[in-house]
Amino acid sequence: MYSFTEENYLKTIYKLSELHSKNISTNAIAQIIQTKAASVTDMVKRLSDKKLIRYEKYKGVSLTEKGKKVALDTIRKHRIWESFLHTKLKFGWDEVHEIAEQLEHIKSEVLIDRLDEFLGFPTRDPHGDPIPSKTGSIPKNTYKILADMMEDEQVVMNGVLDHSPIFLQYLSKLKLEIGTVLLIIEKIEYDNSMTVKINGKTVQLSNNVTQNILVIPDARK
Amino acid sequence: MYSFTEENYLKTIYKLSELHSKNISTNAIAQIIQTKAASVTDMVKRLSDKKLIRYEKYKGVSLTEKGKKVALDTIRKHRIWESFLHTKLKFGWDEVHEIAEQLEHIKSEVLIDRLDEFLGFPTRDPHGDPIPSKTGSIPKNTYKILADMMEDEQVVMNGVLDHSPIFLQYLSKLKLEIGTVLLIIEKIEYDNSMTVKINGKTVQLSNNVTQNILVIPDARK
DNA sequence: AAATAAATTTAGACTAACCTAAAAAAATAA
DNA sequence: TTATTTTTTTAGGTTAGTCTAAATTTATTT
Ligand SMILES: [Mn+2]
Ligand SMILES: [Mn+2]
Ligand SMILES: [Mn+2]
Ligand SMILES: [Mn+2]
Repeated sequence: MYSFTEENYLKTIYKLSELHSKNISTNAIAQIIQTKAASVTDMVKRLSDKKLIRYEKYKGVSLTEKGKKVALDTIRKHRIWESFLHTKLKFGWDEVHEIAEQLEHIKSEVLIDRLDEFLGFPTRDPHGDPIPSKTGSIPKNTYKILADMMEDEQVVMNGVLDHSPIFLQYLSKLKLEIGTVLLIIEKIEYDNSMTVKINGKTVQLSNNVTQNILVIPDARK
Repeated sequence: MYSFTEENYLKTIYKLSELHSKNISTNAIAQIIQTKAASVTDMVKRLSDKKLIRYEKYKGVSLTEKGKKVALDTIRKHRIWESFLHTKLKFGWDEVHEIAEQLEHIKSEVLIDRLDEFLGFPTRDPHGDPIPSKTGSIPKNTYKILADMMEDEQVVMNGVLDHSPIFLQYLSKLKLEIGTVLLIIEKIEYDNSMTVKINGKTVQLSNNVTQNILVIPDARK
């Protein structure tokens, strides 16, 4: 139906829309797709012809319902494949994304449904991101950013904002993963770093790190 | 490394080489790839430039060692994915090929190794075809064609020559699958059809069918 | 051996997706 | 409100892979 490239553009526009709410600029897309602005202009014209996005010269783009469906479908596939790679093939959460970038473009509706069933209908991928349903509904994240939590609060890690392998590997080294319980010991005003306790061990997290960790208050506390 | 299309050409040339032993003709490739002879000529020039095949104008092509390695690697991936789809996701043997045609082009060496391990290192795919090893070695099939067997012989089905869904579905309907034991009751000279017993049930198989079934003599007999 | 048919290659075009360089529009600063 | 900078678009090319139609080579008949 849609090409590898088209799906990547739509997915990118969807993800940018989640953050910005405004129309998405040519440059923003170019940066993520790792291409030139001129190429993006080319492509958005074609996507617009196919009624997948709305495009007005110099005004950026937004997804139509049709385009949003394709984007969510691609994200669904991506996250289900990531779950498969992680839970069945034992890939680390820092390794799954790159392979899933390829697998998400396999064309077969029944395949992804069977895989979903094989995995027991997971609701979140290895990074804590929600998996869109077949019909394209996706739970809104109500997570908080670790940096915004108060001293003495106990929280559970539930996701990350930065998905880069280097960041994920760093978290693994600290034994910080989805489900890990954190107790906030101290917030250092000077550099906005944070002292937290993880499994009884005290570690210092820079602001850069705490800004990229999503948490929920710990129910057990 | 190599494109989707390049891998498909190499795989096709490999499979034709298995049958013909001679150089492979432009037309033969065109027919399988479902493209025009002119396009094949174009492509074989490029594959030749990359030292993946030997090509002489009007004389057909043959694989170099380098090309053979790529072909076998692609076939390995195809058959491992087919095994996964069949044994884990419960797809029928008539359904796996089409999806594997896409999955075989996923680029990741570690992925296919992990999948292989996850499946317990299968040696044959759902159609009875041998899975090439990582190093590209592949057992030579010593199977016989059912049509060539004698009356009163008992054999075990071990593969098919025709992989089309319609043929595979017909075999499934007859409860004929890999491992099924067949007793040859009678060979009809008139139309070369065959009366066989499958699980105690007597069925009539046309020459068209028996020419496409691979068997080995039953050890139990 | 010449004539005819079939297979293969060449020539010239097309599309998707990309590029660079230049032009035009929008945003920002003076 | 000009002037300058940044963003976006246009113009013109490139590459992989495809096509049709015509030319050429090889194979098969007569
Ligand atoms: Mn990912
Ligand atoms: Mn993810
Ligand atoms: Mn197959
Ligand atoms: Mn097979």
